[in-house]
Amino acid sequence: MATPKKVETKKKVSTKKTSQATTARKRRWSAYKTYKKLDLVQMDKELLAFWKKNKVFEKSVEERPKSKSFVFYEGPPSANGKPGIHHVMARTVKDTFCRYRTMKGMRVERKAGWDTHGLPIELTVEKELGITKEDIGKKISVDDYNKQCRKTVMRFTDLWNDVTTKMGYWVDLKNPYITYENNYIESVWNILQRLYKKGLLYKGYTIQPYSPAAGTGLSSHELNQPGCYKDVKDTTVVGQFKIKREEHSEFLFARENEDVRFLAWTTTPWTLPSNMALAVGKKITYVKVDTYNPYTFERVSVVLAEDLLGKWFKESNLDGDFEAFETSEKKDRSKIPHQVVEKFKGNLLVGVNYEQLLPYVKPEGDAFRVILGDFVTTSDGTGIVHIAPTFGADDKRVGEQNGIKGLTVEDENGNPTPLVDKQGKFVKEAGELAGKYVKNYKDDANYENIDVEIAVKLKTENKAFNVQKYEHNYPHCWRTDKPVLYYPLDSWFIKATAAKKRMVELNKTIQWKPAHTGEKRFGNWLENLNDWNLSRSRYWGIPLPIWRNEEGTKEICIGSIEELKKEVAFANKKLGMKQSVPKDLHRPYIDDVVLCSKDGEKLTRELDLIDVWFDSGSMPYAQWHYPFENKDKFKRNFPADFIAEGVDQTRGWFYTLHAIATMAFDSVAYKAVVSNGLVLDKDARKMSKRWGNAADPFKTIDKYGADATRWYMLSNAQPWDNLRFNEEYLDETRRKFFGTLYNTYSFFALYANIDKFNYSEKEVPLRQRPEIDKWIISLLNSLVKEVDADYADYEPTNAARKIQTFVMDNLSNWYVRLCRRRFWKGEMSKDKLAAYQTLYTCLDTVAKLMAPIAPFYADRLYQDLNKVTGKEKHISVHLAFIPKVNEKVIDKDLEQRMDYAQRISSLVLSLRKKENLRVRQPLQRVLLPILDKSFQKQVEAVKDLILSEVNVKEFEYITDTSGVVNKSIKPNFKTLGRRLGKNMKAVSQKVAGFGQEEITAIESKGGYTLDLDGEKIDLSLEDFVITSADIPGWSVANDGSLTVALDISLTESLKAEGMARELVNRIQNLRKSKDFNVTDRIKVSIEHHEMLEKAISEFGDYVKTEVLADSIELSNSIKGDKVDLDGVMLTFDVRKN
RNA sequence: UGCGGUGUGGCCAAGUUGGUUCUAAGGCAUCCGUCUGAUACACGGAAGAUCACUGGUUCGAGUCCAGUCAUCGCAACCA
Repeated sequence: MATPKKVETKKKVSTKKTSQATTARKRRWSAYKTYKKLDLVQMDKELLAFWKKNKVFEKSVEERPKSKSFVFYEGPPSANGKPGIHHVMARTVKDTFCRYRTMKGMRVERKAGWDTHGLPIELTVEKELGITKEDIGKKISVDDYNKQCRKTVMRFTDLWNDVTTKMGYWVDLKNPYITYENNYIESVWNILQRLYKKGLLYKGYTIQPYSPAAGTGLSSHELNQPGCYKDVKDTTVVGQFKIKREEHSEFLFARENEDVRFLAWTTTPWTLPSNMALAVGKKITYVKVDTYNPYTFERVSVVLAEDLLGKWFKESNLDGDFEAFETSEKKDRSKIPHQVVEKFKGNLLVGVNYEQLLPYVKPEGDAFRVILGDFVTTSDGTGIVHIAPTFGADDKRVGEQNGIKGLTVEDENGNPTPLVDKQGKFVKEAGELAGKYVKNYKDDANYENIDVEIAVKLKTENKAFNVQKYEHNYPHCWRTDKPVLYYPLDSWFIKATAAKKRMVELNKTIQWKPAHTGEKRFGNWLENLNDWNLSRSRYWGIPLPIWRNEEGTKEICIGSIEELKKEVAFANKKLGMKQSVPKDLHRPYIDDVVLCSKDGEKLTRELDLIDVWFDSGSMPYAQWHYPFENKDKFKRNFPADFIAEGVDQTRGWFYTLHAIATMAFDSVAYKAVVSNGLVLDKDARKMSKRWGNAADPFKTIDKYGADATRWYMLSNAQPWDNLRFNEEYLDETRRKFFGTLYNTYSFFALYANIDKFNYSEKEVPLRQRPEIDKWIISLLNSLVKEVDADYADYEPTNAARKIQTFVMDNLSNWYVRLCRRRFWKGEMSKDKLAAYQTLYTCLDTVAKLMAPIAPFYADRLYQDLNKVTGKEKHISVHLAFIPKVNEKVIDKDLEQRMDYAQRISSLVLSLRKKENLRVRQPLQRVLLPILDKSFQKQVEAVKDLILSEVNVKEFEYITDTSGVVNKSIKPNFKTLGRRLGKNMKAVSQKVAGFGQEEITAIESKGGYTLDLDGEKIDLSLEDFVITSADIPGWSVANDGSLTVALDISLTESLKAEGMARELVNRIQNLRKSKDFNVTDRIKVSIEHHEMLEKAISEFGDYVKTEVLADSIELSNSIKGDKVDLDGVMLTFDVRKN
């Protein structure tokens, strides 16, 4: 395609041959590479090979000075899963800015990384081995289990490396950091020790999500796996808690033997045996209601929040007939009367004691009284909350504040344990409930719902006021799909709350893209920080480097292998052992290491592992094995200038990086962060394997090429907006942007090859180049300036769109189109040289500007250009530099007048269209009303361009517009608005009423004094906006302030010329269809028709020149091709002469 | 439920500090044409939007404020 068809057909002189012939003469000339078609996929392959062979990536780092580093951190993906299209998105963002900085002369060292620990890997292994958590250490040794994990986790690394390479993401894959390696672990230990030394580590007993089915605690991250929160229907119970009649509670009793009870609602009846207290709200109003229990029909007075009365009692039964109900034989549950007898604030209830609801186990210490809870609301339940400190975080906290412990029994080892054990079943002390599971954890077909059982029991014992099914959202274990329990577990915490203030401060110095993610989402998260639960009771992860004695009174936190060695030696000496530091720091080996306190007490390792998020948050240090190695490198590379990941990392990696850096180094970990949005399918649904709508990154890249994929992703939506991924647009990107750019290059290459242009000539000074060259160079420099700024500000979308507009609209569709003739006509001249140099500069610059986003095609383009000219020594665009803007050549006036030219042309073409006058038909003149001098000057400079573009003979400016042009006037709101304020409306109405005379008067006087209800207002010419709206009797078009009229009258001569052009067109078509060579001379005979006579007589020579005809004649007897000319079929005889 | 984002023609989307030059860019798709020595994945034109809704501030609101709705994401022990 790049070479004309004729050139490719045999037997004919081809430009290729010509160029080869010349090559022989000019030895150093080599042709610009031309292509049959644009094949981005093929280009990908070639460039990948080229980059690899020439170590371009390595050079792009090493060629930049160490002193100018731009630091980027790669968030480690887990190689346990396959890469998806959203990874391509995230990595495009990362790659773009790294490449950009490289091209700004900076050294961007970027180490790949792998996140290798964590639950997903363990679960994959368990699934594949067909084992459960409980089997570890029994059916399979921890050692073998971990070996399996290590093997499993890197299984998709090939796929990841492949996608990384194919999409053109440059990152050092050869030396990645891997979180399971000893060096990495050692660094993590070191960081942890720093925190330990600052007193930021503590062990605490807290309520955590726990999966009995999986036998393990769950992190909040795990709880937030998609689909974990499910709507479930649970049996809920409103319990009746019998109040003890005491001095303190006397106010609640009126009658003798009155049965007064608290009502408290729960969705987890199985926690009722563990009830220890009831919580009320301080300011909530409670009422005592006299009524009957709906199950036992016993008379009872119940206490609940006033606001929730309507939820549990029928309005119609208020103050119903107690006596009638009492005496009726058949008690109708729906007719139970009730009466509000007492009203009081919650704080009055505090301290009231009640009887234990389900007395299986007697508690130690204080219990069964009313306390205050700040979390109590009246949006649900009864306004009184059942408190079971062993099974709720709030419960535990509020219990502790009031000196009420959780209900526990001693297990076989004498340790306190809740009434439900870690398998999720009731302990033996729980009476008839003993041994029963609280949920169906074992998939037992005969499982009986324990909640129902409890509810039934309570009903019969007059302890339930209401039992019903209730649908609510409850978390489930993502692995086992079973409901989670909130369960007390021993854990190590990082006191993140202590560093909260500093974290907030430091966060304010970070440049977030978009800003709201940092200010709001991340900011709010920091404001509501909790301590960081570090503990994971698992096997495959970094072991907690803390050794303790049994009582927990003595402990050592290890910060290096060296230190561990010393401690081991010390312990060996003290305890007479022969231990050594294991080669692998993972469990189980490390568990065997026993250390020793100074006074000779045995210390064993805390069995927990460290949360994997701590692993990844430590990567700035651990990736370099800091502080044990690479101290300089670390210094150069901390903190990061830039990181980027998906928004989902806000509370993940973005947080852990920030938290660790703040606490350990009192520094930010990154100065700028781009959080990109989700990649959705074209219907805005989340991509997931389940829907089958997930785009395969490999297929996408293989089909459209990496550049089109990357360009589409960044140009279509800003990275932080969700992207609706739609293949159609990918194809459009390829066709429109890359296709146009490719065509532009092909055009250049075609003629440059013919003319042997290799930029060896001296640069034609810009002032000697024609207007249009100055214009495109001006635009080009404006583009450089803006795109550079956009990249620097992490605004890739703006950059891409600007480049795209430049290439498609300005370079291809205007510059090249208008300049075509300059390239093909005649021998090399200064003008032609200027055209080549200008176009070359544009292409070369575009290649550099687009290189960060579209690294493949940009490099192809750059290389194809530079190989011939040798203008730059770099072998790849990625070793080159973003061009410096030349402010001097930016000419906004020029840009404006070309804009006029484009718009005026467009208006004329639109008029032609309206009047049905094809462009081939020349017209005499265009009328242009001139409203100010500078406008005329501007237009005059581009007059010829417009005329040739729209095929019109002359311009006529209407300067004295009075009487010719109908003008319209309106006030200039911008200048007047502030001045006139409220009067604006009245003025605007007056101005709207102005006729042509007034407008003319204003123009000639240069102002106007307006009378507004007696108030004189002086207005200058600037206070009006005058436009020419219409020219009576002419065909007129408007575009903003531009008005153009077209003289559509056709003289005979114009018609004839139009016909001549039609003839040229038809004859050229025939030449083409007959496969004549461009240089063949021809002779033409045309069937006689009177409409041709004048065309031939007046413009015959023109036609002959255009079509290379030696003769052209009209004749009546012609055999040849039938051709349609203005609706008449005529015979043409065109033959070689 | 709370927090945050988004809501502009069939689709993708521009739209700074409010200004009748936003009488709302551009692209895709649609329709109608055109050029043709870049033979095209080209060019031109047309049609298509009460800027989610309601109210407010203002002389003036796509733009600012409040509320509502829709949608997406995040968070959550909610009893």
